[in-house]
Amino acid sequence: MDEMYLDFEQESVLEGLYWDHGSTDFKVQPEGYLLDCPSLAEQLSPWPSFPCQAIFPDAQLPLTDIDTHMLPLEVSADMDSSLEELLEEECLSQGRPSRPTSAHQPYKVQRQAANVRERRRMLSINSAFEELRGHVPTFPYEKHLSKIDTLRLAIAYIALLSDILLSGRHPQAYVDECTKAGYRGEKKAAWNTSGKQAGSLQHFYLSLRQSYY
DNA sequence: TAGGCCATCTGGTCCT
DNA sequence: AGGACCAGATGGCCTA
Repeated sequence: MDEMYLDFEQESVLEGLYWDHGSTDFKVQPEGYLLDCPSLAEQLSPWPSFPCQAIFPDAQLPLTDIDTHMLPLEVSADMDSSLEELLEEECLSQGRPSRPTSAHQPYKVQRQAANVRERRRMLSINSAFEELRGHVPTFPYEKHLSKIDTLRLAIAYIALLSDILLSGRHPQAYVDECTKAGYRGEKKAAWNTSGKQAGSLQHFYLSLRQSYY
């Protein structure tokens, strides 16, 4: 699953967006275009997703079809022009100053670049969550941990490990004893993971035990 | 069908 | 000035 991630550290992603000073059209090179394509986003995420409210709402292209679907870009550029006008009108009608722009970075371009950075940032957060999931013991049959469940379980796991260290006992013996007696840790960690899966303390301990065998 | 989860967009704020 | 970070809004997908 991890192999599906692309390297978003490459600056070329952002360089895909540029402003063509020779015309009034906003240009997007294929690399930049991909980032507004929901199909690519699905490939970046290991889990099923999600809408795309991006600049190209009609762009539902699989990765391999990009080269043969460049025409919609021109249409989208026209649509962006309308959007730009609407945004300006909105500012004027509400008595607000126009959205910030600079000579070389129109608002639209700035906004799209910021969206790309934000997506990249969220991808890095998600990859960190994936890494964290790999360190939290769960049963194989348990379904994919949500982000909140991952955090809660990680807190509980750390609390348990801390208790084991403080006990000075062999981890396996400590876990076995807790499994029999029921855990009464002092850390008051949040064991309940949305009350759905992986929330059972018993399961957690059994899971933990599995890691020792 | 309601609720949970998630990705994305967006504007504001802070930092470099 | 531009990027990072954050939180709110929105809409799609899935499940009970």
